[in-house]
Amino acid sequence: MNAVNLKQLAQELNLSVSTVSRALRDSWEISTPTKQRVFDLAKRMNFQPNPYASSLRKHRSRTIAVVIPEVANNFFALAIKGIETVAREKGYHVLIYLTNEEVAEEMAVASSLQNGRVDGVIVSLCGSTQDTRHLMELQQRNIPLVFFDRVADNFIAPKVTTNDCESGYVATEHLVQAGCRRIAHLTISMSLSISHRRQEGYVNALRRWELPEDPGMVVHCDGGEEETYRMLKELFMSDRRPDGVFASVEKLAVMTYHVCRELGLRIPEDVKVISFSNLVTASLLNPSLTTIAQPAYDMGKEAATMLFRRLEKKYIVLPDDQVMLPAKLEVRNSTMG
Amino acid sequence: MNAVNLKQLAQELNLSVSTVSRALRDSWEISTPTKQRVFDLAKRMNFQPNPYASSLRKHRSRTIAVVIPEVANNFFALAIKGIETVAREKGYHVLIYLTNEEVAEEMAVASSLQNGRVDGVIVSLCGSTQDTRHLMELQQRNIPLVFFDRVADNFIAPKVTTNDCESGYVATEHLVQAGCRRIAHLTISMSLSISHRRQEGYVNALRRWELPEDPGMVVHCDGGEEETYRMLKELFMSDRRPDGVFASVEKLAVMTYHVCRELGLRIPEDVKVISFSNLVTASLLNPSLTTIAQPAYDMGKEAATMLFRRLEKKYIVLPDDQVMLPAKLEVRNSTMG
DNA sequence: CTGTTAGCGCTTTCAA
DNA sequence: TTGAAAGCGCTAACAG
Repeated sequence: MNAVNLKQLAQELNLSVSTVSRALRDSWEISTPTKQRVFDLAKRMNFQPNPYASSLRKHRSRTIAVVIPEVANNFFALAIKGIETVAREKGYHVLIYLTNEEVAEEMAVASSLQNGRVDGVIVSLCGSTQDTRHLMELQQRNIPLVFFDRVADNFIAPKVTTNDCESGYVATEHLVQAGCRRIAHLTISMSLSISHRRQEGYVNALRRWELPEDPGMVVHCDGGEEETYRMLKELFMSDRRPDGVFASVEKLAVMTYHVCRELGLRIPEDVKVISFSNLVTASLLNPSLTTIAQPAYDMGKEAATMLFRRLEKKYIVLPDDQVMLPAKLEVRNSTMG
Repeated sequence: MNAVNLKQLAQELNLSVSTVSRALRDSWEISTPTKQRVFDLAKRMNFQPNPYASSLRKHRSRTIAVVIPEVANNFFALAIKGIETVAREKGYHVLIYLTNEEVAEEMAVASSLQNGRVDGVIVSLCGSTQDTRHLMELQQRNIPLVFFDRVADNFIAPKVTTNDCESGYVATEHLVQAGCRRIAHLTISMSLSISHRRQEGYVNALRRWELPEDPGMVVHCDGGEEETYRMLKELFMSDRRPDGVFASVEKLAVMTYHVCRELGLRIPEDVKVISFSNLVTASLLNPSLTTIAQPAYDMGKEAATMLFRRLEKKYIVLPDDQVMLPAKLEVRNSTMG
């Protein structure tokens, strides 16, 4: 019913509160028999220390925050799973905040975390974030920050990313080798560094294969859904219709499918599509979708591990410690390979 | 840098701590000019009250826990989104715990929540949970519980579900009307009430359409992946191969695809598949997958709303308050309809 | 309207 | 090896 506390245990055992406290933390200053008595009673009474009292006293909450743009997206969902796994191992709790791709919400969250509610934060920026002062303030309050995937370039903090540029190259080259000559690149917000790097890879591949770089083939889909839809339709109805599409994120691949179907274009016969994605199901269900799978789960684990290293100060970590985990090309359709 | 606290504000303003505290909570006992002075300084010094001090004092954390089997699953991801949305509106924080479908982890989580870390809990059981004593203990400690989707039948608590039985009926009937005569039903753990209800709907439909009820056509896929795979393969290689499959969860639909492809069976020509699912992408990418879409986001919102009602005691809610939100049949392939 | 005071439950000096 | 006491930062009686 009502929670048991140290005082009750102490009274029951004719000990002082401090002794009980120390015994429970297995302090060397307490005799073995006393410890045993305390352990036993604590277990019997199902004692659970009040985390808030402890946090208040120790200025440490054993809680971290994960701030991501969305969760109904396999990449972030898997990342959370990785983070949660590591956190549980380390005895930490995980607060989750969704920014819904809105800078305003990202700022509100950051501001609400300035008061010591969490010991550290793992962030993936929302597409529209330009200014990261709200996150810098967290660091200034001694709350370590770790970025993953959508990192802030000019921000000194540990970062976990995938080899976006290289993967963009591989993806594009894959389309080239499958016979595509007019390859479009669909990206999300260009304020994200990952978008730049993926596009860089795309351009590099075009150059390597001596294909023309048509600026009209790079579509920045940072507007709303309808806007994007409109742009894609326009692209596919133009006389320079692409025969290959490299989508920077899964949603854009799906929309491409939509548009193509509507226009009577067959995939992969008329248009080949490749996309960054973690939606295993999608590629299973439709063999024509080749994907660049990011190691989302491992990225989450890595981000959490880096954060906990800093929290537990076991190692001295350079402030700009960076980890890059490779994405994997997953070809499911032999006609493309 | 270092957090500002009430005391500092009070000193700066030549007021007592309690006055400042009251002013900040906009108490009617404080004069307007004083309030203004306090507000101004608080804003200027970027004061953020320490949540743990407040929680300790008020025995209220403005934090809830969400305990779910997994997150890399569109249903749960969307539900989280719904929960988080409502929580933010109400000024609550959301802790997330994944049980990975393991009762042991579910129990560990429940036990770790007994100490007042959270004001309430939203749960979806893991497949293997039979005994729910660990959750009852939470209730006994006055921590309100709300179930969603995978609810515990004989547990008095608010529950948010979909119309599983009806949807199971509709799904099966849909296959019948598409010409299927040997309809298999694939379920997950039969200790979940949703499984029972979906199966009930399936059976009802078979009876209504006077199709034989072959127990061999109901496959309980509660083992590991390989085991399930084996069972499905067996099912499709037998002489009574199904021409329709009603999968209780998406993963089983995906595995069916796998197996069929391996055996050279075409979908939907040889085997029609329908499944409970929230993976919009999947159905978009493959028009032959008809889905029963659960209103995951709304279920999350509803669960959170019910929880907050109880936390804020605005209404008197019956302890067994139940909400059922309808799932929607999403047909994407006209050849099936 | 404002101040004083007594805790919330725990950790941690400092003393014994 | 144990206990007494102070205090983390905030809230809420109770007094004025």
